Amino acid sequence: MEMEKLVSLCKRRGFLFQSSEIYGGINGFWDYGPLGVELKRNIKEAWWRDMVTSHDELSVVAGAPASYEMTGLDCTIIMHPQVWKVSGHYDLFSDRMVDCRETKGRYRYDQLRGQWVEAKGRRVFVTTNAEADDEADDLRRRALKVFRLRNKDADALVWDGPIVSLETVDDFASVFAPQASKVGTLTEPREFNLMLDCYPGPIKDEKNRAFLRPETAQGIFVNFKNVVDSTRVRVPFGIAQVGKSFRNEITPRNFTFRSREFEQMEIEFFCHPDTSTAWYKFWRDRRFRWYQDLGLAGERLQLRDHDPDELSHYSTGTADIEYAFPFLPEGEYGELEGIAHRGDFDLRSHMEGKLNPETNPLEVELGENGKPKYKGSGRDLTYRDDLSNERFTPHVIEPSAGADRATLAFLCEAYCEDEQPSEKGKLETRVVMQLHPRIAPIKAAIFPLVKKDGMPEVAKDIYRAMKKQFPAFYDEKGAVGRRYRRQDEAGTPYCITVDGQTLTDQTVTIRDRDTLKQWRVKIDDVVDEIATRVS
RNA sequence: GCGGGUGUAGCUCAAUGGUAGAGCAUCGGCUUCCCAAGCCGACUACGAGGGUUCGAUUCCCUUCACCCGCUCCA
Repeated sequence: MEMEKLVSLCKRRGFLFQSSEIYGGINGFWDYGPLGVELKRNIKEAWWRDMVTSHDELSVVAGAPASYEMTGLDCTIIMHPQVWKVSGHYDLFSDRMVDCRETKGRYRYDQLRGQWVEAKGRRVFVTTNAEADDEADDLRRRALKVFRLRNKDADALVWDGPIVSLETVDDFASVFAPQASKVGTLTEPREFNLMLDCYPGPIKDEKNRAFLRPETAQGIFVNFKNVVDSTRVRVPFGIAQVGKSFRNEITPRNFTFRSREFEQMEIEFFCHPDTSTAWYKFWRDRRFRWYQDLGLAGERLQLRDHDPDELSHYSTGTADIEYAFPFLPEGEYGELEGIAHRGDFDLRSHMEGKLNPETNPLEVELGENGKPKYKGSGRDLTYRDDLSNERFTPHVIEPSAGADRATLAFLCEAYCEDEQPSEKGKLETRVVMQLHPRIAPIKAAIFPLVKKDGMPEVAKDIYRAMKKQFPAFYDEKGAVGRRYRRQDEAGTPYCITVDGQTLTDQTVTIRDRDTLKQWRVKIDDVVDEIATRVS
């Protein structure tokens, strides 16, 4: 399936529009049209219902280590700026970058390393992006190259000082960039603000600087104590939240896949450290199955466990649920959801101050004055088990899903072209969105076969009855074949048609979107029949 | 952010330094008893800003957006 066809259909039928389109659009922002908003709402509601409201906390769910509770939360997009300093987003999201004018390479200013070297009366800062154990060798090779020296003349190189970060260098004209052929090709460092900032309050002042959240998760952590104190929930339990998040993606691209404003569906699941690995596995498998159950059943969906060396030491597992989007190269997958075992990193950070993820055991990252670089809340976020009297900091399993990415994956999966005979028996291409009935924007369409003989009146009565229970669509215009095809593109799973026979025996036909098969049911039963099939 | 490409009707595309066309879709009418049918009619476009020119959708500059490659992707 070519992506262009889906993009075109999304616009034509009202699933997705470019934001601010009449003004030329704005990069990284997308709007959901009349069909799209229903689709996305259905996905979010299915998630909320399946994960939260219909969860049975009295029983042990299949595959779960124990029974557990689920609850929800809806917190603000703008929070205290300290939240993001402690969470690590502030540091991670305000990288400074340098670009190489020659090789077009881009490097993290703090991560590019090098060493001063002098030869032939010139002093150059030679850089490398080689792995740590290869660093010294690469620097030597690069130094020989920049001074046009042979291997045997390596003694002519006079190294000055240790290998240090590019951050220590002021004189960019003397920097020899990786893979470059000459000196001085790097730009001055530029700041990349990966969090969108804002200035709440009437005066735009640095004191008032705050951020639009880059994830919903932190709102759950900072409310952990409130939820425990107000709801009588007991560990293990999960807090779910759906909401908008914002990231200044450097390259928004691939339709809605990488947007700057997007919606997340996140759960933070709190459990005892001893059981966290079992809970991690439960959530990983449960979330994977959720996508399968809603129609991403094929090989384009995969569950990928991160390699142990990809993991932070405090995490015992992270898995991505990925989909082979058609805009990606063959064999590549895009992330729909990440399920991460986060240990006690987040709750402890919000108590003690930002932890340094590189330390083992985890320690608070200190600033130059020996105090925490970013101070925590100082609040006690530990949990006391009423029954065992044990006090501990819960470990966290985080299933974090992208609502827009899920929506896009369901759209991609649903797009289908087949061949169906026309009125004259000739095969014609049909475009059909084979959305799972549960997420389809319109559940059923109702047509009078022709606009006369009292058929519209009967059809309208059925339409009114249906619309009280689920989204339905009435259409009496033009040829019935055309009306069917329109609903196929909208992904409507069922069409109900009132015909001549209806007027004599009170039955109507139901037409199945995917098979085109039709069968007759009594008018009195048709609403229940559809309701059963779409829930 | 860099390099390349593309912006014309709701969609897919055409033509042109001087009145911008088509197919499909949409709307109205007639016809029509099951899969985009037929006939008649209607609506709708040169991404934005500036320049050159008597005149610019066309040439030039800038900008915005989209696509491809690089980069980035906590």
